[in-house]
Formats: sequence, C-alpha cells, structure tokens
Amino acid sequence: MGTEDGERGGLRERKKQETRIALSWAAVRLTIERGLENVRVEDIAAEVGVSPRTFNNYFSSKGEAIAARHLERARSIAAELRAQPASKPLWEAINDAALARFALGQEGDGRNTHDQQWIAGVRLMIAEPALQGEMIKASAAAEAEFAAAVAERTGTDVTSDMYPKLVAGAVTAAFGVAVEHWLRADPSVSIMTLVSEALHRLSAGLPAP
Amino acid sequence: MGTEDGERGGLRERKKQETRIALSWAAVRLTIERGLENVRVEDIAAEVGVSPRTFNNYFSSKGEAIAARHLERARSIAAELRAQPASKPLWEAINDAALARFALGQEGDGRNTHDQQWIAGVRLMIAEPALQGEMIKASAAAEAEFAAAVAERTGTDVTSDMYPKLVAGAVTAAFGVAVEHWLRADPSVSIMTLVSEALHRLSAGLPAP
DNA sequence: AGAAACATTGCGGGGTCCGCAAAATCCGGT
DNA sequence: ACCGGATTTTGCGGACCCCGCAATGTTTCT
Repeated sequence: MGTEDGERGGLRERKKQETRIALSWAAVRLTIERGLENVRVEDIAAEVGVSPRTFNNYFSSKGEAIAARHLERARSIAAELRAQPASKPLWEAINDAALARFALGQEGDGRNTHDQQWIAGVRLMIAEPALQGEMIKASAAAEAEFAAAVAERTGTDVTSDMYPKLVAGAVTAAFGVAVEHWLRADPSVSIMTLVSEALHRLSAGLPAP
Repeated sequence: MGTEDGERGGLRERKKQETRIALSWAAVRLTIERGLENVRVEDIAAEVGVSPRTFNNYFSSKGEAIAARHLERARSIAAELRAQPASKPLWEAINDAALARFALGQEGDGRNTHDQQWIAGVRLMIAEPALQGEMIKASAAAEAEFAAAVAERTGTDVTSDMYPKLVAGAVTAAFGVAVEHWLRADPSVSIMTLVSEALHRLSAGLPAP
C-alpha cells in the first residue's frame, strides 16, 4: 500500500519533533507546578515516557527545554515578518507581524489552554533567575532570524551593515519591555496595544516624553 | 599606629572585593588560554590562592565569574550617564557617556594590558556558546541600571512607564551590535565611531537606509 | 527482505554547586 | 592591648547534571 503520510520529511522526523515539543511542554508544566528546583530531568522524561538519557539528546539542559517554547514563539514572529507583503513599509510590516503573533487570549474566550500555559511559562522565566538567562538567550537566537528577515526586506547585508541587527535588537527589546509591562501591571491593557506603542516610539526615535 | 586605610567601608569589605575581582580575572585569563572546558573551578581558585569552595561563595558558576567583568563595564556606562550634566539633552548625554567608556586602547599606546584582556574576554564570550547566555544576562542586569538612570534624567517612572526601559533596551542592543561588528570586521574603524553611528540611527528612528 | 541509517537506552564518570558545621580571621569596645 | 562576637574561609558530603560510549531497538532505502 502507498505510504500515505502526506507530511514532509518522513514519519521519523515527525515523531522527533513531537517528542521534542512534548518534553518542552512537560518541563514547563512541571516547573510551573513545583518550581524549578523540585523538578528533575528524570521527572520530565517520565512524563513523556522516554529515558532520562534521551531528554539530554534533545536538550542540553532543563532550562533550554523550557526556553524552547519561547524560542519557537519568537521565531514565528520573524517568519510572520517574512510573510508580510514586500510592498509594505518596514515598520508597518514589523508592527503587523507582531500584532498577528501577539494575539493571545483574544480568540475564542479564554478556553485556549496553551496560551494560558505559555503566559504562565513566561512569568516563570521572568521570575526564576536561573531561567532568565535561558529566555534571553532564546530571544537572542530569534533576534538573528529577525535580523535576516529585515536584511532581506531592506536589501541590506547582515554581515557588513549594522542596520538589520540594530533593528532586530531594538525590536526585540521593545517586545520584551512590552511583555514585561503587560505581565506586571494591569492586564486590562491588551498586549497588542503595548507592543504597538513600543514599536511606534522606537520608529519615532524614542524622543523624551 | 593609626589605621591608614583611607578607604571606605573597612578593610574587610575591601579585601572581599579584591578577591572577587581577582577570581574573575583569573577565570577570564585561564579560559582565554585553555578554553572553557579545560578550566576547572579548582584551577581558578588555586590561581588566586583560595579554596574551591570559596570560589562558589563569590560566584555561583564559572560563567558568572567571567561575565562579572563585562557586568562591571556595562554598569559603569550607566554611572557615566548619571554623571553627565542634567542640562544635556538625553541622546547627547547617552552618546557622550558611551564614548567616555568605550575609549579602549586609545590612551597610552597599547601598553594597557587590562583592556587587551578584556577585549579577548569579550571575544571569548561571543564565541563560546556556554558564555553567551552569561554575557547577555549581565547585559540585562546593567540594562536595569541604565533604565533607572534614564528615568531619573527624564523624570519618568521605571515601573509605570515603558519609556526608560525602552531606551535602555534599545541602547543596550545598539552597544551589542556595535561591539560585535567591531570585533568581527576591520578593527580599523574605531569602536567609538560605530557606537556613535548606532546611537545616531536609533535616535533617528531607524529609517531604512 | 536485508542492509544501512538513525534513535533510544543504560552505564559510568567527571564536574558543578550547595548546605552544613568547624576553623580561621577580622572588628570594635574597654 | 586584648577579648568576644561577627564574618569568612574551608573541608566534607551529597545530589544532580550532562556527556561519551557502546549496545539495542526501530525506521528507511533499495
């Protein structure tokens, strides 16, 4: 019978990704429940049904497993930027890409468990010092992709010109600030509003208010 | 005989700081020589003449010890910003503060061993993946101080207004990009030129070139 | 089906980091 | 100048993490 996988790359690759994501989510979930210090690699592996040794084949540390969720989210923003029509002005495209990806808890009516989990996860990464580094590192990784997208869009060169990385760095910082404020202060203001405001100020040259 | 310390806080505190700095430099030096994987905590402690256990009283990891140099440098920029006259416009003050602190290898004539060591240290932190996180984390820590300085100067509030953190984040990113380009590409261009250019672009709203 | 490629697992070791309690050192008052 | 409390340093022991290696499955290709 014909192989009816219908998916790219073969079944093997697919399963790997599933395991990877499952491990990552398990790490987040357990850490939210018990705190980072009370979660051993053994527990995470058990939750997914693999050996502890296998966990370390996927992630080189507990922290990396947790930050992997964040990394993927951040990456998707770069992808979204690439998906924006080339005719759009850069800052407008950035804004639209961000808004598309920061649409959280908007759809449906709060029944979106994964978003909830993710928000709790971000809170965690901000709170636990041991995770802050990992989250920042993940942001930096995504920043590189974002810079590449900006370079492509503006016809500049990532290696010879500072411009793309400058934009990527500033935008990443803006996202971070917006998210942090959103989590800390009143949740009444939507994250999207804050992100838009931050980006707008950036593109205006951050004049003193 | 009279205690002729002439320094603040007592002799004890002083010695602690010295040990701390000595450990940090030793960590940098050894890692440059042998690579991170070939340096154990034991070696660093031995170099300074303390027990391995003591090392961990000062730093909670090897990486932190190395990044401590970077952290101190970054902090000094925030301090420099505070030292700028309040009458100066914000962006001018930021630029001047940065230039004052990025004056490297300029003075004297290359006889400045500590600057050389530091440059090599930064190269290291950029190259070794295990150290990237630490360096970024240190940058983030300094960023908070920078934000406080900006808040003070602009009369904004760090907790309620995004502005100070936005500026701090963007500026930190700009420093990072400038340093990275300086290290990677031709060392002919001075770091100060690159920093100024990056800041100027930022304050102009990062228009596509 | 058979072989090659790849993933998972167990084992073992080097190393890090921390808590704890004893020894060494410093500081301030008399 | 000395003593008592406070602080630091140190050694020890333990829990855990992370990786290399080699054996053992499992998928993919021909």
